[in-house]
Amino acid sequence: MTDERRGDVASVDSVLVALADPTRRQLLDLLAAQGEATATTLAERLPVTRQAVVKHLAVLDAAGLVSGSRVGREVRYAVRPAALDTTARWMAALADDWDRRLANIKRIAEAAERDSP
Amino acid sequence: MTDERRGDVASVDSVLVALADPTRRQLLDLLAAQGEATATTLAERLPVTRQAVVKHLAVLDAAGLVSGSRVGREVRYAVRPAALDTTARWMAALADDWDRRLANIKRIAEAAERDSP
DNA sequence: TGGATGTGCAACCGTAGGATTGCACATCGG
DNA sequence: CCGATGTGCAATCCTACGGTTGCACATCCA
Repeated sequence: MTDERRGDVASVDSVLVALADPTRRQLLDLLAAQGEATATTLAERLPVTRQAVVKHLAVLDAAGLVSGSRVGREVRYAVRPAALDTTARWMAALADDWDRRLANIKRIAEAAERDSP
Repeated sequence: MTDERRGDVASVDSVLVALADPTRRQLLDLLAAQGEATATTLAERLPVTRQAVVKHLAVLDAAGLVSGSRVGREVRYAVRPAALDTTARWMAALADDWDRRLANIKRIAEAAERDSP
């Protein structure tokens, strides 16, 4: 009864790694707020270079959290809820799992105490 | 209508950072499976030193994901669902936020298309 | 056509973090 | 009491990663 979730462990990993960086989270905030934006535009609103932003966007893209589409000479990035949602569900399931295990341990402990007072 | 969640951004950050490492996740798996374990015991089941495990446990402890209690000469660690649950909810709320924004953008785009065919 | 403007690529730098080793200190059990 | 077992602390090593700089290439527009 341990593993009903095995929905792409690799993707969960990449999402967690992507979200672990504060600049990347800020980037996601900006994208969610603006709908679409280019690396150059985003860099103007952050204390880092465009190149740094480009690298971060690459990581976020690899994690499926954003996706970019070319429009003329610029690349517009937008947020992608699916991967985030998957990871959120993964975490929630994990939290539930822990809760159940702890409850079970508590039950066993009480039973043992009942037997040897 | 943007910020009903502001439940300790710092703690969410530390949880994400903690979960971003695969060894740390494995450690959490082992702890959840065993209920309680010491750094020495955990190290036997992982391809790393006890010291490495100790450091990882320190990170997990700082994130509130585990907690250790001294019993004689050993320190037993156990899993803590609360912090994980908080972060799971944070992520779910964020995913919902993105979904709403994207739906809104789509709505606006369709309205604009309706006006200029 | 030519100068803005925006991307892409590559080299480089500094530091944080994952991991190891070695040893000192506490605690248990015979 | 003494050896075995378990923790704690500190120094060290190495790589990955966030960040920068510099330049070449593509695209727009006047």
